Amino acid sequence: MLQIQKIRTDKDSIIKNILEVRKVDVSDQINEVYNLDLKKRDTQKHLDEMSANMNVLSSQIGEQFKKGAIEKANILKKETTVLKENIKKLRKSFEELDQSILELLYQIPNNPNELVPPGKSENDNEIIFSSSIDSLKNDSLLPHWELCKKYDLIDFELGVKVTGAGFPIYKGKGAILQRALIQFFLNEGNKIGYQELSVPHLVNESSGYGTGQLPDKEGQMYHASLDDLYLIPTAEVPITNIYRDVILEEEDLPIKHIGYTPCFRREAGSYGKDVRGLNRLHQFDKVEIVQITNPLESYQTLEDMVLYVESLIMKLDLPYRKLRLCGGDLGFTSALTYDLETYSVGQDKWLEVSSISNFETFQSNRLKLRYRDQNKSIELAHTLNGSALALPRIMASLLEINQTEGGINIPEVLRPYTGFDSI
RNA sequence: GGAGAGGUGGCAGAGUGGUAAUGCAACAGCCUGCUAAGCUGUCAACGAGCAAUCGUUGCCAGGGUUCGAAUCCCUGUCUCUCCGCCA
Repeated sequence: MLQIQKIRTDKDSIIKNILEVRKVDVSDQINEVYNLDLKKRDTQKHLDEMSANMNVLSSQIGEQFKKGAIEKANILKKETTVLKENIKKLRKSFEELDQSILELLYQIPNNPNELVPPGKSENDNEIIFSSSIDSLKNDSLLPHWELCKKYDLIDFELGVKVTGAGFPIYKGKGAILQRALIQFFLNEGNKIGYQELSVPHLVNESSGYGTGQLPDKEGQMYHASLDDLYLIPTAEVPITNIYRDVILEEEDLPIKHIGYTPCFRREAGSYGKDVRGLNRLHQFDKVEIVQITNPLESYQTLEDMVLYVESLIMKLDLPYRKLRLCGGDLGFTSALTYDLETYSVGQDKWLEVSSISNFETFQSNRLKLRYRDQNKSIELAHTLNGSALALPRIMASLLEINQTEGGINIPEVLRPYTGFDSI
């Protein structure tokens, strides 16, 4: 959620930037917020004055009662009745204004960073780097779902029986390879100072609001209605919400966490070849990295995080490309996002395996995640996160590119974790 | 699932109707041969002001009673203890 202070000072440039970059016109919402805010502050001024009066009267009444001057006290009491009524009314309209502003703010997306290329769709994303894939193309290579069947690594039909489409069952070496990847990703993160967390897979409603899944995207989350808990769509939700309503000390920053969790997504509206095999699942595993930083450092941190995730892909020896998302493809809460996509040789297709974003203060404003700087003043921190990495599509790319007549070779770095060299 | 107790500042902890004691910790300033001690101050949100500062709100949340609520009433929620169940 955007900061109201910024809307007070820069509303026109925010409107202009969101329109140019995201191609979305938010002028109505922002102007309304601006006007409601003026009204709200005016209301508060009156309300405060009246309340101050009321406090004075109340304590006078108390004094009179103590003295035993009941007559005088009763006269004062009468004075309060009108005042009380007015305070009640004014408080109500103050709260209504406050609520309206909040609801509008929830609907306004983050203001994109200047690096974000303007654009409407994924076609406008900026390709920053791409491995050369021409020499890899080969029609005789199998897509991963056929490899999974051939070597009995992942059983999609069995998952349908037990749960439904999009809940595959990993078997034997398939399950071991998956576990090896998780272990590898966690260990690499630990090496460069990310503290590992093992977090709940269900979260409460407040956490859903904190990271922005609620109120808009509840359709994307599974909901355990009996206990009113949500299955997490990403580890970002429980990890970031640890810091909801927290004031950190500046020297605590940056905070770096890494966590593995399954992720649950309803993916309502997806269909066709996009959902074939491991391309899109309702439940999948992911290792997530999260950082909370000083605002001055967040963009350097974003670059570091992207480089780190790239290094993981390189260690696995997978062809990949790096994109800077354009305004139209940029997530609602993000100010700047890089996507990393590995190449699926069996499908001749790029698969998104990581999305790394700087949210600036958009999340922390909602979370009330702040820090005390050297002048003791309290400021919003910046939050960032990224996948490092999402498992199924990595698995898909990995199986496809390492297939040979005699089997599937396991990348060198994973062998200590799998205990076998090939499938 | 049943029964009971409870939720107050960074922590501990008092406060049953008159506007949040006290202790500990941390930080800042003062004092000071040194050290220790001592003294003073230090919460958050919002608003007004160039500023010093001032006002309002906040004792789990939401409602109610009252001139006035941490305190009384209602609803919700969370935690703890015992019992039951259980990896």
